[in-house]
Amino acid sequence: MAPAPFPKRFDFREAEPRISQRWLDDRVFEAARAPDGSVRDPVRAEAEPFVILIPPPNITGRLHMGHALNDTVQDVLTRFFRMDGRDALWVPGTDHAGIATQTVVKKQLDAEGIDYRELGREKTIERIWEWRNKYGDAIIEQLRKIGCSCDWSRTRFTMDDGLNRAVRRAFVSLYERGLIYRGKRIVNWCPVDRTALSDDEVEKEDEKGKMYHLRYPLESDPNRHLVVATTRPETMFGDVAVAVHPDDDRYRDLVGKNAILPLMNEPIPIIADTHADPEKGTGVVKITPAHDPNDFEVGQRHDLPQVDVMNEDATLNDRVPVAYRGLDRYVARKKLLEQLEEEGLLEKVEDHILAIGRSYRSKVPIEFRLSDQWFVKMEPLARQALEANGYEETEDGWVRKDPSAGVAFHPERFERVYLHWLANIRDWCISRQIWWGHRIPAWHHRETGEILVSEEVPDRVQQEPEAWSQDEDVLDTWFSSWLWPLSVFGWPESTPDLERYYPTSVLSTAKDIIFFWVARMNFAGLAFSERLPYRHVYLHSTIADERGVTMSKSKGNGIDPLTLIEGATLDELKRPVLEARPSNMKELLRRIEKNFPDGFEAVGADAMRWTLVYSITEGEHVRLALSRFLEGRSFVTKLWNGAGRVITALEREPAGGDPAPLTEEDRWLLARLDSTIRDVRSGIDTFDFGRIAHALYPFVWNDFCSWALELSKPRLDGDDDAARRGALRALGSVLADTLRLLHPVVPFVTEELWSRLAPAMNRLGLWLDDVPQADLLAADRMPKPRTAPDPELEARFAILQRFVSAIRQLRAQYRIKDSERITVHFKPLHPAAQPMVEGRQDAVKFLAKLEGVEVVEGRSAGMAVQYDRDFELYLDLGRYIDLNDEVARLDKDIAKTEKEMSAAAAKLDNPNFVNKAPPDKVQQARDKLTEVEQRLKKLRESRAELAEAAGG
RNA sequence: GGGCGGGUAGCUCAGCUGGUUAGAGCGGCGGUCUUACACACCGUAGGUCGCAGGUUCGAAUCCUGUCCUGCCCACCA
Repeated sequence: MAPAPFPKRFDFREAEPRISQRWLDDRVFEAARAPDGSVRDPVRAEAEPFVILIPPPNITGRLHMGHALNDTVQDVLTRFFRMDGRDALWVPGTDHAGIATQTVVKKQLDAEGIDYRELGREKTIERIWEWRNKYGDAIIEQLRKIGCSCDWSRTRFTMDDGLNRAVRRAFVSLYERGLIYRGKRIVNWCPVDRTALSDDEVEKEDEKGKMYHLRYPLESDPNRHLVVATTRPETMFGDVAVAVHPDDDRYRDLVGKNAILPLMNEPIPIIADTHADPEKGTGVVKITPAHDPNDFEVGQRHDLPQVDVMNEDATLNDRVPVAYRGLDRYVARKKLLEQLEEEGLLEKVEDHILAIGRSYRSKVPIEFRLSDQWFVKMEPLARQALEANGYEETEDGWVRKDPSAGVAFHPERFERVYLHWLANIRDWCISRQIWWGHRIPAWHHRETGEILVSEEVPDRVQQEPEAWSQDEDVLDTWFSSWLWPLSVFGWPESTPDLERYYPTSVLSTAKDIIFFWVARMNFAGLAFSERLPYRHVYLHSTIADERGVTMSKSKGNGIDPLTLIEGATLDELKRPVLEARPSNMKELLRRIEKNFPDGFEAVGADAMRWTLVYSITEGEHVRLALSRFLEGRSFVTKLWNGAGRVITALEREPAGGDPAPLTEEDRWLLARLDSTIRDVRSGIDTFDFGRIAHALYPFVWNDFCSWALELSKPRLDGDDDAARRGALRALGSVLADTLRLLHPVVPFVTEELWSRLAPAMNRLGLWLDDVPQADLLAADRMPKPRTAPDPELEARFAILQRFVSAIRQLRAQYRIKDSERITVHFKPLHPAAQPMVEGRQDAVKFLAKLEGVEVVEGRSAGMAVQYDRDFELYLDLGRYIDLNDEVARLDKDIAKTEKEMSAAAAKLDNPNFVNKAPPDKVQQARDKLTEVEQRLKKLRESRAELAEAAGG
């Protein structure tokens, strides 16, 4: 039966879904043990587990490049270790994303004309669940599309029953240990979402603003006044004091007296506190404990009242003069300033750069607001984490005594970032005033205010339901995320999964999440399991565009992974820019129109993954442009074609007959493969993913395709059955290992090629070593180096490569077309030169398009020369070109060699070098000089001779 | 204010435990429809390694200072 034709290109659109389905059908991504502990794969069930948990993407999210990068990295690791025999498990899941999700559904309700507050808590939550059940798995689908090898049977959601249970257990446990408390504190308040935010949810950026200098008259002498500087004049209604520095002589006599709060006409004390900085502003600062975290502390120290002047939505409340009530904070500010101006109490206004905190979600400036919130006391948890990572507290702070202990960060430098945060930790506000999330398991007595905290509804509440009400707040989303490594495996139950797969192996994530999530997971691991949740943390760089600007939705400069997989029209390419409306919108649009006037043709998941991995460096950014993905596509195509050449040869080879032994070039290819295997393994071990791709690329493109494949063509196309089978055995086996090495990065195309390569190799029985252990490449093994490195073999082969290159250079130099077969004369200098060239005459003739090679003692007059360390090459140029051209070329060559020689000589002229450098380096330099001198001499001789021949 | 990353060919980056002539990919240029691949093949040009000092026989690589750039942290009223 004739084999099926080999397609010209990899049809990823057709193949990707088909292959995905095949992986699912064969359940290759499932761990060796099922969650109930039963064994699915007896061999792997005894192997060491390799476990990764996905950082659960938000259910509201769509896959962006950051996910694509992170999930590709995780897939590379998971697939690699699965193939390397480990019991690999990658647990997928999603995050309920409290505020984000509620906002999405709120918008939906708004569109329907429904006010969610009127709809009520229960109905709103129902609507959110409906939304989540309909759209919440979209991102999971996208993960499948890019080839992620997650164990989908273990998919989790942070609001699942089990995870909810874990959250309640964690809360109660910490509460009982005194690590959760409730208190009135200044929190970051988002007036749009009307909820508290943790410090980490606030983005601070310098913005242009104003500094207002306000006059506060003295009670004792209303004609005199103190000038306070503020950027938030509208909070003055909540002022309860003004403070000066205790050592500030300008104001010393006023301390203890009163100032009059303008507009309110209330006396407020003038106090001395070190918070007031004499260098800043006027040295006098207004104290507003309910609206500023520092003032709050000053207030505590001086036992001052806290006057909250705002409502939840940042409008002014009834504590302010009637005219201001209900006004938005910024409207009130304007009005207030006008009034102060009129009353002569506004001394001056200056431009001022200030850091404004904005909600990471609504982007609106946060308000500092005094309210009752729940907090986790972080210091004891941080201390535990520091100790677990080998730190001890000394007089100089925390010092790492055992660098191998605890979690290893990659790149290493993030260890210090982590340390710094832990050593300066602040308490974590965990309550949020929204509905979508894990409700706080606390009940308040309506009259006494007593608080009961319990995993389930407490008996006393059940007995007297009217007397109690459950806390209205829900927990910060991260309060469920930090339990992820435990909760996905069923904690607090003691489950087989927890026993076998916890702690996990590697956590891979973006570095901006190190505080939000990584550190807190460590805390939770130690607090609830007494173990850290993973051994390694890999932090990938952030994705930036071609200009080095971080990709983000709001900047409109992102690349949608689906564009790469499905393609995009010009309009589709422009859409994110038009939606974001950034300030450089026109420029971005112009760039797109110029580069992709006809849209962007899909390149497929493999090309995307390849480009991502190839682009990874340890730097701050991974810079990507859409065009970079075309390079990935080229690589996939190259692999496809090179593999296709071997596969088609295998498929038309009749079965039976022994292969010839390995040739020198076969052994060279195997040596190059070994070296690539070492690089890939080392890249995995050191989390240097870029290195993996950078090792594979030249191996596939140069070593395999350009040299091995080309060299073997005479054997492949010849009539010598044994030689042909020998070549097929070597090429087929190396290709198989190459596909294995590539598979973690480009799973689809390798799986597709495997499906034709493996059966053909099996049929012919040409495997160099063991037959594959699986039908699917994804379940096969990862190769190990076969032999020790052999530098001499590589050196011998390099002579052959240089020999061919030398002829190609001559051809290019003199425009001798490939169709003109030439005969070269060859004088070997290195003992291996002659056998290398003569041993594969056919191949060399094919590569260099030669008529023949003649070994000679020396050159004849009038012949062009290529000098190499290990051979000389002569060509009777007169037959092909004007000799004057060759003289000119030699002049250039001589100049270059002269430079080389003087550099080498200068080194040896330096007595310091000769005396102080290690002897082997000196000898090396001497050998080098001798070699260059001889080469130069010959160049000069042949130049003189040729010049004569040309002239005569 | 403190800390971190980066500044090497037109672009994106390797190299940086100091030692032959600083590399790759893309792009450029010239050539080739050579029977796997024009998403290819062959050849080729292009760099005072941010700047200034220092250590050394020898510095892209180590040290000091400095400039540019990106990021993180911190109580800038």
